[in-house]
Amino acid sequence: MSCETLFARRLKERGYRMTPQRQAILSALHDAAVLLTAEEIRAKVLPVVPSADLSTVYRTLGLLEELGLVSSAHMESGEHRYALVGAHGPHIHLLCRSCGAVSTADFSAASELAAVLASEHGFLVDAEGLSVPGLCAACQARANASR
Amino acid sequence: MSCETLFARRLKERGYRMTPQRQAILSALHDAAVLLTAEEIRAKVLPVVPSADLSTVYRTLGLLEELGLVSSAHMESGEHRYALVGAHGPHIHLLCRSCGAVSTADFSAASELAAVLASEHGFLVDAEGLSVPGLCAACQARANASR
DNA sequence: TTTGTTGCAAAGCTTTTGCAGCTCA
DNA sequence: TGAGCTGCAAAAGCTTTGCAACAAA
Repeated sequence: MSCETLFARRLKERGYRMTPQRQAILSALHDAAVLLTAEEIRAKVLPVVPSADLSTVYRTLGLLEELGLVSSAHMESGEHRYALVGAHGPHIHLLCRSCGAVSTADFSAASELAAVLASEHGFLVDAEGLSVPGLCAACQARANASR
Repeated sequence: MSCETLFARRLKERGYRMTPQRQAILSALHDAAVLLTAEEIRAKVLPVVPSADLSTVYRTLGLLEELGLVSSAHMESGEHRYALVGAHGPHIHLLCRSCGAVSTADFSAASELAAVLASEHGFLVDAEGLSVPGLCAACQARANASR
């Protein structure tokens, strides 16, 4: 099932409506290879719905999160980035503190972490919320080269 | 060596100065069992330095981060929380999305995650920046009880 | 038609910055 | 004494909210 269909169905179940704005936002998220900020999403939506407002983007993102369709990552810089969930299975986000790039890794990489935290701290890790700060391969190479 | 002494030495090495405000901020962080927001730090500093301004707190936190003495966690809500590093060794932060509580766990819990990300993605994880979202034991119990 | 949704504008928050006076070393 | 620090006030971002008009079902 496509994301649009799934979204439309979940909306309907709750008495919400599908609109061109929501379709465009969903589509922008679906096409993105990386996590997007609200502003970036608006930029992708504008060609489709020229009047689209940032507040609509935020409201839709909130709705999508509530429906469990998007996850958000909170960067060091304080900005928030959003990505669709589900389509690609649970994953974690790798945030490069140097270049700001966001990549993803399979959640299984964190399975031992989750197990340790559960057994030692009774803490239940959110599969879809984990963001790991660090340095990406490219920035490490750059740092070494300039040394 | 106490945190104050270490801080004073690092400041001096860089040509910075120790002030009552900085001592009070460091002391507030040192006494705290959990991570604090800038506003919370200011509240703890006010009795000691009544004129202390939030901007001073932010500037000092920035300095402390630069010197590697504090780490910050960025919460779901967008607020930033700070804690001293070093005294307790590298650790990761566990953020409860329900009650907002922040606890810490030894960094070794994430060592396998770091190893996997390094070997499979060439990604170098920041030891002191990892924040794990999820549900704390108390909130899980509460959720089960009300079910 | 009804009720949810949108765009606009304004407000809210946390964090940052400019500056003149103050103070630590 | 002088470079660094502080408090104050204003600015800057990002995000949220109120409201009247609009549109999906």
